[in-house]
This record gives sequence, C-alpha cells and structure tokens, in this order.
Amino acid sequence: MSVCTDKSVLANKLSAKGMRMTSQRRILLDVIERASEHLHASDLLRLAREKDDRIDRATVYRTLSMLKEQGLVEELDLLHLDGSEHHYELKQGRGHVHIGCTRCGKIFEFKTDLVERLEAQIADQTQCEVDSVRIEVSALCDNCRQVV
Amino acid sequence: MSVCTDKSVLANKLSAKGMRMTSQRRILLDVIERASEHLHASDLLRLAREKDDRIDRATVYRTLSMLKEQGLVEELDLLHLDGSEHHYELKQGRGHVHIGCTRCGKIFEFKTDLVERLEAQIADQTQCEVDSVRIEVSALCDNCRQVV
DNA sequence: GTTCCTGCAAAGAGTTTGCAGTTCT
DNA sequence: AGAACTGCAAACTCTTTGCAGGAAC
Repeated sequence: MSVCTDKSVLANKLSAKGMRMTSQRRILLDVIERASEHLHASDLLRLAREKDDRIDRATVYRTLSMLKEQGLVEELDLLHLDGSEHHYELKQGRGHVHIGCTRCGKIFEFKTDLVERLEAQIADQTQCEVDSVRIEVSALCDNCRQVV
Repeated sequence: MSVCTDKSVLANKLSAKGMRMTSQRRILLDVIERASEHLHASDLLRLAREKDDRIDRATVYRTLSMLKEQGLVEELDLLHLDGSEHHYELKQGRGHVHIGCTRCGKIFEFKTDLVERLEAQIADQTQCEVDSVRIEVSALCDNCRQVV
C-alpha cells in the first residue's frame, strides 16, 4: 500500500472550494478514491487507520458529511442488505443503478439511459428541480438463482 | 376514529398465508392501511397507541419486519431527509417514484412506466431476477424553488 | 492570530433481542 | 397442547455532539 504524497483529484477539488487540507483528510480522500467497492463509514475508518491509527470515527463521519455537502460523494443505502449502514461512493455521472442480491449481498452496477430519461420526465411533468436520483434494485443474482 | 372490527385486506392476506391474527396486529394493519403518508416505525407506534396504549415498540418492529418478509409492505428511506428512520408503505404496483424535497422535506409520488422498462432492461441484459425497484429522487419542489 | 479541524468521551437515535408470560389455533 | 406472539427491559449498532487542544492558512 503506497503512502499518499501527491494531491488526489478530490483533494484538488476540495482545495479549489477553499476547504482546508489536513493529513487526516488526505488519507480519507485517498482511501475513497482507491476504493473498488462502496464503502461504509466503518470500512473507511478501518482502511484509514492502516495509514494512521489515531484517526477517529468522528473525523470520518465529519469528513463524509463535508464531502456530501460539497457534492463529491454520494450516499447510498444499498437496500440495507447488511445492516443499516450508509454506503458512499464518488459522485459519478448519473445513469447507473445499483442491483443488490438479497441472498449473497453482492452489489452490481448497471448502466442505463433510463435514469436520464426519468430526470427528463420529471422536469417535463413536474415543477421539481432534480438534484440526484438514487435507484436501488433488489434481486437474486445469476449465481444465487442457480443455487436456490 | 373508528374501532376496527372488520377484517382488513391485509389481515385477510396474512390469514391466507397462515399468519396468526392478534389484536395488536389488527390495529397495526389498520393503521398502515389507512395511512395517507409514508409511516415510520415511531408514527406507527404512536397511531397504534391511540387505539391500545399498551402496544410496544418491539411489536411494531416485529410486525413491520414480518410484513416486509411476506411482501405486503415496502421499506423506503426517502433519502433520509429527516433523520435515518425507515419509512413503510403498502406494496403497490411498481411504477412509482418518490421525489423528496431537500428543503421542505415533503415527499411527492411520481408515476412512470420507466420503472417497468428498467426491469425489462435488467431482465434482458443481466441474469438477475428482480424482486423490487426503489427509486428515490432528491429535488427542490415547486414551492421551494420560488422561495429560494 | 484566527479560524477550522481533530481526538476523546459521552450521548443520541433507531432498532433488536432474551425472557417469561399470554394468546391463538 | 403446542406454537406463535406479546410486553418489558436491556442491549446493540450506527452516528452525532461538546469540548479543549492543535494544525492550517
């Protein structure tokens, strides 16, 4: 696991927004950017502590909340397939859907233009100004269908 | 507020599934069926206690969890616009989306055939067997757009 | 030098569980 | 009679907050 020296994309964005950069934040941002899965707060805490074991839970929650406010990460529930934690991922282009398997708990991403179309419909038929769209599907995945 | 004597639709469905009917469940089912809004557990407890003040929190949670398992109610998060409670609604035909206003917290329902189409796409392009689709949109509603 | 951020510890919400007694079928 | 359900109380998980010291700008 590499030490994080260079400024990450997130760190640059945050600095640009005038937020302070601290060693804790640098570590947390790095973990979030490298994450291959959807992290929840306790994952993030554990991974961050591998780099600095004095990082506190409170810092993790405060950082996540700040990143959410700045529009850099998105909060998901992923259908609470494992407990009631929140999950976080880098804010991406819209157009993707999370499919969670109710049996094995695995999360799959599915890309579709229907999300954009949904936004267009809402803009068209309501007076609402859409901020974000969260689509979570519970399903039985290929593997689990064969096992059952 | 009327006393609930007749068997409700939910009660019939549950009996048909071989679940036991108790006075507590009858009250809870009645509240859920009459609800005009998306209830959370504490709403349900409060409303149920208007009819029988000995009903316990644990019974509410156990009943909700049973109804969820039986596929009669659906759990929503409604974007956690007010805290991190779960919300519940009667399981309906799919095709509807929840739009939550980030400013006033009000929840709007929006009907669209895109949900069905999404399911069709998933069935078509993945090996997953869809169980349910939850779409939650955060937005600024008409009223709040004018105020800001 | 001021403002913001941090760790610590404690509190808070929301939910779940073990148990002994009660109710349903 | 037997299984399922209930209230009570305690526990548990996830998250937030107040505070005093420390780091960033």
